[in-house]
Amino acid sequence: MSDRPAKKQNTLFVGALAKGLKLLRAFDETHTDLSLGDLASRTGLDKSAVQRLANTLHVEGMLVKDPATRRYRPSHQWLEMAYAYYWSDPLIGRAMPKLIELSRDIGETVNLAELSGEHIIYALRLPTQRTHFAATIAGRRLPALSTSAGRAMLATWRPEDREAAVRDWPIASFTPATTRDRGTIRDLIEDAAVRGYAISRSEVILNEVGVAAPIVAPDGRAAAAIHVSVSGHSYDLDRINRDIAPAIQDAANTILA
Amino acid sequence: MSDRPAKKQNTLFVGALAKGLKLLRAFDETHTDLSLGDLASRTGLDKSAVQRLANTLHVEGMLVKDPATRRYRPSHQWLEMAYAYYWSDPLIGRAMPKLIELSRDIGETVNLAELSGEHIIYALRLPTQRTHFAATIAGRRLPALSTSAGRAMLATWRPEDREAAVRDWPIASFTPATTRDRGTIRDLIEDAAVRGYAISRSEVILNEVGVAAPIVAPDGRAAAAIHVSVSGHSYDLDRINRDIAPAIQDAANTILA
DNA sequence: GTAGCATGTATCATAATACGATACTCCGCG
DNA sequence: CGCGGAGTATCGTATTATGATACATGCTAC
Repeated sequence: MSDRPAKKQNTLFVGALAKGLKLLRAFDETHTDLSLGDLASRTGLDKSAVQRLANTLHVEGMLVKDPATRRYRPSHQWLEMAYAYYWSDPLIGRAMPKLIELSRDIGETVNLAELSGEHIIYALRLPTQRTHFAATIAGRRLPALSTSAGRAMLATWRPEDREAAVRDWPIASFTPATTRDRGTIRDLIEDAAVRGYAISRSEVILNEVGVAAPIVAPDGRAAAAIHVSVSGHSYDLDRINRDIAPAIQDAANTILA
Repeated sequence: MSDRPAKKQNTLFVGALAKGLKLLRAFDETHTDLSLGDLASRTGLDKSAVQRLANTLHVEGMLVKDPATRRYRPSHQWLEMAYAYYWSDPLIGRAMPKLIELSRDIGETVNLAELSGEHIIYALRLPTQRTHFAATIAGRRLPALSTSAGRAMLATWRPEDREAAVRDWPIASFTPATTRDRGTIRDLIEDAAVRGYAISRSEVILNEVGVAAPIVAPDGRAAAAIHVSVSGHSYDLDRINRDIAPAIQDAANTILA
């Protein structure tokens, strides 16, 4: 080390663990089995560090290594982590029976969405035959502003908090029809504040309509929502307002009651 | 260090990462929010190591820390890990439409179980209103020998491999009715080999009947199964054999076809 | 009301670890 | 057949993670 004073160590931070977690985050919906080289380029870590970290994750059962191709994949422990999450989140136990009931009543895809920073994450998903694969599995994370569930939650926030979110939070484009204008998003959230539920069209999947009602906490603010996805071919606005939205709101309103 | 030769370092193993993973595994269905002391006692690690590791997991977003109680809980990243797992496992995408169809056809709880070492893990679960909470969420792991899904898979193995599993693998007791005799388990697996599906009664939940059909790989050996759970009050053996088992087998047989 | 204990936080000297560099092996492709 | 890429293995050493320990806070028991 040069005679320049050494950078002070952060003794509460374990760098090797953080690097290991970075390796885990290299896996996602489009990176499903990765070589050491893939991991090195996706994490920016040195290849011998990646070798050590990947080997350790493998030995600890977190990654599976294909002996023929030497590529790594997530192991079943990743599912066990979701299992532990489900037990740790009180909302899950409360919401599950209501989602199941709603799914049976309306016969459409029903999800529990939770706020996760500036995104929403689908914690529970009850799919139907119509459901696109990506929309059947739990754990998907999407920008809150770009989803009906996120907008339904924000609709319950104080106007200044809502405004800050509309101004600052990320938006994303999934289809040519995805709303990109923050003014339009603001209007949709205001509309949801009036109606008590949010409606989105073709935001994430073309011709899919999302309807979401907030699960309002005792403080008046929602950090979760029930979201239902229907086909725009089968439902016009009248039908949604009449047949779908009331059922979602009833279900959402009973969860924390 | 004493003058005794130092133990040779395993330079391919990162101890700090392994310790961090050990902290993650401290969370399960009965340990849902943990203090530093809880983590120390559950992992056997020194309290200052636990402090550093927990802080790092928190900073990296893997754990949420309640500011009032200072206790830690799993974060949404745990759900994202399941999401990444689902994309990485080709069976999930193939099985999901079949499970949804089967769930609609028979109106009962339908699951995809996969072999995980000497256990099975429920990768996908499509619950109904009747389903006990623990049976609605993915990621639960159970001894293979103690479940109909595990027995259905083993039934497709070569006799000597099957015999070794019956002899050596763990069994567990969940209800007073849980089968504890390995001879009986062997007979049930043989029966499944003949029928093409396995039936279990009250193994994990009293009066719940499990029916499972193996998803047989091209090599003739199954590492996954479709499992359906029905009430023993509503289904006797005749009804299961007639109405339930054929539908499960048909679904299982089309997944890898 | 006070003392003691448990829990959490913060710090530090140092031993051990994790690091990057590098060499070697193997395999596939031109 | 040679070269390059990917993976594996090794090593000297700088950096990190360690356990010990001190301190703060809050709660409980006497």
